[in-house]
Amino acid sequence: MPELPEIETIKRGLEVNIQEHFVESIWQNECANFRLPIPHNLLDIIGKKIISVKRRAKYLLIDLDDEILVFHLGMSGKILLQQQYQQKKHDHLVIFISGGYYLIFNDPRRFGLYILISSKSIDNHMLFSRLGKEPLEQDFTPDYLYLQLQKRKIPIKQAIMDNRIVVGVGNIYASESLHRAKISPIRISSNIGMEECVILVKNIRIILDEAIKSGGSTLRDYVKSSGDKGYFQHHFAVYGKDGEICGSCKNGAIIQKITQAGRSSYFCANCQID
DNA sequence: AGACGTACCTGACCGC
DNA sequence: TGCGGTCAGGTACGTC
Repeated sequence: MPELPEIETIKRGLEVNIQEHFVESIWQNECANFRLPIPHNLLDIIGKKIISVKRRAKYLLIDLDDEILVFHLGMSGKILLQQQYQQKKHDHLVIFISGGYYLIFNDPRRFGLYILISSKSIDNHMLFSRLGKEPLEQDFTPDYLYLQLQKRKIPIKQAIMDNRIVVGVGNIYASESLHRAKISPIRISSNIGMEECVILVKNIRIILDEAIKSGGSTLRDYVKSSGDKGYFQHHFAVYGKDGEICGSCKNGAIIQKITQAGRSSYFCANCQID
């Protein structure tokens, strides 16, 4: 489920509802193994105030002043905010928050994680220290992207999904951005020109912004809708549309599906030039 | 150092 | 209805 736009939507939904509220109690499934071990000192945050809710890459950060509760949703994770609670399969963590909210972390495949780290050490933490630029920040520039691409001989699709270069561009939005930029996913990174970097940076931003706006339309109902609407309703131009006619082409070219680095890529060989 | 393959897991879906 | 096979939006690590 979760690419950057969905994490951003969850972040905004939580911000509106639980910022300035207090952690009242916690239930934790002790048995589950995640990418990283679950924190065993989590009860320490009971009584603490939620200062703010942030996002870095696809990580959701709940700032408790001296400590930060970090979530990653992997492939199948969900964060729900509800006003009543009934246990569901694969619920791993439930935090009861003042004002009558239940913050629920549910992840069937357990590719995600949640950890507690000290605010001071977050930038040096293994999860964060090597992350590249935020795609929606000003310092994700064409110059920066060009410099990074020059160093690599991997296909451009893999490059924009590499979180050491730019974070938050997952499999869906990699295909969508390249289609919008009219660049073939199989192009070798070091062959991408500066002008194409200008177009690509612009289109990555546009695609992510649009997706956030579409997620944002359900934001008002975040508590009720559990945050999982609005995202898959989003209209994609190529993702999952192999065999269909490309909407950008004038000559009825067909969208193709190929595999790159074990992941599906969707593109139009007519308007995305090799 | 860089590129590639693989591992981690469950659930949904398809064809038989 | 059930079974086996395949695929899924992420990330890190081992190996060459």
